[in-house]
Amino acid sequence: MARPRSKSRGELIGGAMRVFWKNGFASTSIEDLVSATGVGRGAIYTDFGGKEDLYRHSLAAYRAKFVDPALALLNDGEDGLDAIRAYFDYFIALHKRHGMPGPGCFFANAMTELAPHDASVKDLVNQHAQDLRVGFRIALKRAAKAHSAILSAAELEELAGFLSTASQGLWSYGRSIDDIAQLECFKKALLKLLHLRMQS
Amino acid sequence: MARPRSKSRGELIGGAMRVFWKNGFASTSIEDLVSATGVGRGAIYTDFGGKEDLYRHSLAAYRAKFVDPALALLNDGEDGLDAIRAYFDYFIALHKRHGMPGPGCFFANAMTELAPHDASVKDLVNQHAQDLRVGFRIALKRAAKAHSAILSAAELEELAGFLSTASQGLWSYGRSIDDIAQLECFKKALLKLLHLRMQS
DNA sequence: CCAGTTATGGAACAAGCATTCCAAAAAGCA
DNA sequence: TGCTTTTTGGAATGCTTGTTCCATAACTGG
Repeated sequence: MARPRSKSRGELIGGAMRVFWKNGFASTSIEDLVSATGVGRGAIYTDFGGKEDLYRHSLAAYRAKFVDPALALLNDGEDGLDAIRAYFDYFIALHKRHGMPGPGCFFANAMTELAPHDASVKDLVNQHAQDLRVGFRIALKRAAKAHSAILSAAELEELAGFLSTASQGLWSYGRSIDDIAQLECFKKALLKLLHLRMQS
Repeated sequence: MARPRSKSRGELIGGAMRVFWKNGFASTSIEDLVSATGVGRGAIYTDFGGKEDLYRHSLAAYRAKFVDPALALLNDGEDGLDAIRAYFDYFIALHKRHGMPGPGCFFANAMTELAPHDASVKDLVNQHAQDLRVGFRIALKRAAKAHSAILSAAELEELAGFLSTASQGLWSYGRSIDDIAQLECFKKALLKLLHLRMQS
């Protein structure tokens, strides 16, 4: 053994993730990755299969670092509507920290840029969409219980899919607007509608 | 006068629009545009300022050809909820014709790819979002009247913004899924919620 | 302190890119 | 038919890209 890495594999992925997330795949050059991570050009090819492979690892890292905590919020607390509110607050806070226009959701970005042309990215993106759908379904179920509302399994699934898709639109939207209040407005409108559904 | 164009300026923009819409800006090369439109390499630089300028013209052409008819649907009919349903049916039919995964919405794609880095694209995208918001607001107002529901101006605006953002999520989603039924499912869930709001 | 091993990062490479240029072709006009 | 005007599309340009290579540097085990 000799010459340990100056930057660990995790640091490389983490740095790459931030650049890919913000700028997308095609607009990010190897040079951008090198200067953003401080890692050597060679490491991208000795540790990974190249640019595409690093991108896929970045998506996985994003899920672990940002999505999983958000999904955990959906499972927390007694009233599912509060959990859903917490989920949106989590990502809105992320955008507030970053400054607007924000980075959006890495998966939503991949959905528009790469999923139509890269099968493995498409699978990762659809897996994320399903994870989100499951999270919302569980939260909605708790919400129905807390508000004594009657929701069939089919209605639950339908509503969960709706929430998953609509929230992707919110994060896309966050990439082009300057005012974070519009994100809050979306959250408010959505929760009003859900509250109404739970009371009917 | 001599040598009329083999392809008109409109044909050039129309062909370019389809390629940019499907593949995005960075992944579309001049060669792709040339082979897709059948137009000469030079025409892109004599008739337009280059690739970026042609992209902006493509966005405008997309609005004229696909968005304006959809916005007209939002203004049509007595019950605004039917108009909103017609709007979604219009774009779902577009995806059905194209085959899944679909092309999504050109503006939604531009929102994630270019808006954060190109100010003029950002303006075009935000203008589109506002057009959509206005369209939904007008439809919602008619819906409230038809269902004798009471909605304040603020609530109307809030709901219109929500619809505009959520629908962008739907078209993004259309780029990564194989089953068109999920688009229908979203529409169904959304209209159920709106119907509920109009009855309260 | 030396030998062995492995990461390093600048140079090199071929391919692809957007853009420019221009000789030739094609059409209108007289 | 000839002259002018304008488009045309291939060649050329200079730059950037993703990827490979390798002499060097740096660390470890003995």
